[in-house]
Amino acid sequence: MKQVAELAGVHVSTVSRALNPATESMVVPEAVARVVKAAKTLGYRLDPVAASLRTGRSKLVGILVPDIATNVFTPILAGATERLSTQGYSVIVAYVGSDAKAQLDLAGGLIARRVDGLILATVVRDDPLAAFCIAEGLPTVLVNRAEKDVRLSAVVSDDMLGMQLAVDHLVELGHRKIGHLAGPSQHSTGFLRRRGFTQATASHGLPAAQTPFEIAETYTREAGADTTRRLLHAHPEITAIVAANDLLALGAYDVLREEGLECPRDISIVGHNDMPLVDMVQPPLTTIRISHKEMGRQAADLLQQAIETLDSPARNVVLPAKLIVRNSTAPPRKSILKRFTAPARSQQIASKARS
Amino acid sequence: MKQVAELAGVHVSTVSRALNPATESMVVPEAVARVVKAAKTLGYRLDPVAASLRTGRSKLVGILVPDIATNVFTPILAGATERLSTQGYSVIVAYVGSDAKAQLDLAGGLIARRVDGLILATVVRDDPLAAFCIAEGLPTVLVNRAEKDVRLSAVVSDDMLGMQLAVDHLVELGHRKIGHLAGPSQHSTGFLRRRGFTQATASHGLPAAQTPFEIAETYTREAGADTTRRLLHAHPEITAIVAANDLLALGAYDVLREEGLECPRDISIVGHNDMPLVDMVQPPLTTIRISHKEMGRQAADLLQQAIETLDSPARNVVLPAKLIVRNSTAPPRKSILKRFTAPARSQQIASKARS
DNA sequence: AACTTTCATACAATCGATTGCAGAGTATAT
DNA sequence: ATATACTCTGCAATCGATTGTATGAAAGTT
Repeated sequence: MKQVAELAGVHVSTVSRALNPATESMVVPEAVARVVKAAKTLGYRLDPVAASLRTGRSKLVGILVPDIATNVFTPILAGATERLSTQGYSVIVAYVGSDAKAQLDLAGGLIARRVDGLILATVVRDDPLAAFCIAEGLPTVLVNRAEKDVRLSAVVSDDMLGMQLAVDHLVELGHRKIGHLAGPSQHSTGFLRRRGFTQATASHGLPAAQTPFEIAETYTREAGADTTRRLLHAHPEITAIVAANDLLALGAYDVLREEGLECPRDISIVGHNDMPLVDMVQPPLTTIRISHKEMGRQAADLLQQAIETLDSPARNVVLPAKLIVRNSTAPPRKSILKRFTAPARSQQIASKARS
Repeated sequence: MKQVAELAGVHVSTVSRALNPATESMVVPEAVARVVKAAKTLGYRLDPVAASLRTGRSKLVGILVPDIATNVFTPILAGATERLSTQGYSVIVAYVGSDAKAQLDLAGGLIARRVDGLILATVVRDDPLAAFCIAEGLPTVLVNRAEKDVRLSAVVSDDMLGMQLAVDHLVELGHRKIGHLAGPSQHSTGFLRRRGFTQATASHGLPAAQTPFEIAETYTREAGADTTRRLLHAHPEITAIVAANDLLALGAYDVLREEGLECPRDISIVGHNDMPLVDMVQPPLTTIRISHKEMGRQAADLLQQAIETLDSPARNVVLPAKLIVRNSTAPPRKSILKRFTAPARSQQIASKARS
C-alpha cells in the first residue's frame, strides 16, 4: 500500500480511502483515479486480514450445517453461498453433530475469526447456540429449522401448510385412516409438521383415533423403516401414511416391500421436501416441495441486512410449500374401504359439509 | 494478551510462546502453567486474525466445488471438512461455475485471505487454475478430477478399473454389443472412463464397431437422455449401456421409458458413482461405487501434509472402485442374442481363451 | 575465581490496513 | 478584507499477535 501511495503521489491514508467505496467520496475524484491506476499497475489488492484486524469486520460468514442429512442442506448451503458471494462475503462451513458443547466451541472459533454473521441450520426448538449468538450480539439467521420463540430471524418452509396440503390430497382421494411418520420433536420441522398433521386431519373431522402417529428418532431411511413398522403394527387399518420427510417415506417403502404390500394399491404415501430423485423411485413419490435453495438465498439476504443495519428486528420468513402429486398416492382399496372405513366415511362427509 | 501477561507476571512474548505448541518448549513449564491459568481465568483466546497478519498463515483452507452436480461433491466436501476441522483448520467453500476467469478471481480472493491451501474439485484436464496455484506456490490438491499431467497431488477414483468391472459384468452376462454414455472429455472422469471402456471392451475382444459411444455435454440427467437418444438411434442393436455417471444412467432410464423399452429386459444399464437413492429407483441401478467421502478425507490429509512439509512431492492417490450389482443388468434377450451376437460370441470366447 | 556456554525471558519491530484529529487550502458570506 | 465554513489530505496511533536479537542469570569448565 505504501508503494501505491508513493506511485500515486499521495499518503497511504488517502489510498485507503480511495480504495474503500464507503470513504471514496472523501477523496477528490482525480486522486482516486491516480490511486486506482497505481494499484492496477502494481497489481495491488487490499489485504483483508489486516483490514479485519483493524476494523473487527471480516466479510466472512459462518454456516453451521448438520453433518447428517446432507441431501436437504446442500441446496441451502449452495443458495446461501451463491447469494453471499455476490455481496463480497465468503462462507465458512462447518458440519456439526448435535453436541451442544461442540457447537458452542465451533461458534466461538468463528467469532474469534471475526465472522460478521452466522447462519444456523442446526437449531432445535430451544437452542443454546442461538442464545449464545444473541448474547454475543452476533447477527444470526436460522434456516430450515426455527426456534420455539422468535428471537432471531428465520427462513423456514410453511410446515403446517405442507401437511394441510398432504392431508387434503389424501382425504380427497378417499382416505379416512391416515398415519403420520413424525420427525424428531426437538426440531421445529418435526414438531410443526406433526401439529400440522393433527390440525389438518381435525379440519376434515377425522378423529385422533383414526390418525395415529409415531415419532422417528432421526430423519433417516432406517428410522423411517422402524417407525413405519411400529405404526403399521399398532394400526394395521390405515390406508395412507404422511411422512415428515422424504427419507422417512422411503424407509416406509422399504417396509412395504418387506411386508409384501404395494404402494399405492395397499397404502398411499406422501413425503416431504421433494428431494432429488424421489421422482425416480418406484413408485414416484408424491411429496411436498420446498425450495431449499431459495431458503438459503433468503437467509443470506436476511443476514446481510442484519449485518449492515445494526439491530434490525427478528423476522420470520415463511416460504410456501407445494404439493407435487406423483404415483405413490391413490384412492384406498375398495375392500379395505368397505371393511374399515365405509361407516365412518359418510360421517366424515357429513361433518365436512357442516364445517 | 497484555492482561494475561500481567496476570501471569511475564512478558507478552512469553505468553505468546507459552500458548503456541510449537514454541512452548522454550518456556519453562512452571511459567507455562501460570500463563495457561491466567488465560483461563481471563477467558482469553488467541486472536487468529492478528496471528494471521503476522505469520501469513491462517489455518484456513479453501475448497472450490462445481456449482452443479452437488450430489457427488457434497460427500467430498463433508469428508474433507470433517478431517480438516479435527486438525484445527476451517474450510471456506466456494461454489464456482466453469468460467476460468471467475475461478482465478475467486482463488485470488482466497489467497488474499491467506488460506494455507486449496482443494480443487473443479479442474479440467489442463487447468489454468491449477497452473496458477503452482505459480503461486500454494499447496493444492485435486479431488475427484485430475489433470492430464501430474503436477499436483490428486485423489481420484480408479476410473479405468471401474469401467473394466462394468464391462466384465456385462460380458459375463452375455452382452457383446455395448454402448457407452461418455462424460465431457475435458474432465478426467469423462476422458478416463471412456478410455477405460474402450480398453475393457477390447480386452474382451469386442470390436469397436460393437462398442459405440456418445459424449454427453454435462453430467446431468437431461444430457444423459439426449445422449442416449443419439446412441440408440445410431446403434439400435446394442443390448447394454455403460454410463459414465449415475445421472447419465438415469437419463437413459427416462429415454427407455419414453420408448417403451424395459430395463433390464431390453437393455441393461450400468451407472457410475453409486450416489444416494439409486438403489431405490426402478429398477435399482447396477453401478460402480466410489467412496466420495473417503476421497474428501484423503484429499484433506494430503493437503495437510503439503502445507506442513513444504515441497512435498505430487502424489496421485487412486481409490479402488467396486461393482454393485442390482437389477438394471441382466442377460440380453434370447432373441436379440440369436439375431445379433450368436455368431460373434463363439469368436469372443475363442479370443478370450487366447489372451 | 574467571570464563564460557546454555537457557529463559524481555524488548521492540513488524505484519497492513483504518480512522480520529489536525491542518492546509479554497470558496462563500459579510 | 476578514471571518467562516467546508473540503481534502496527511499524521500517527491502533488492532493483537509473532519473532529475531539482546540481556541476564544459572550452570558448567578449567
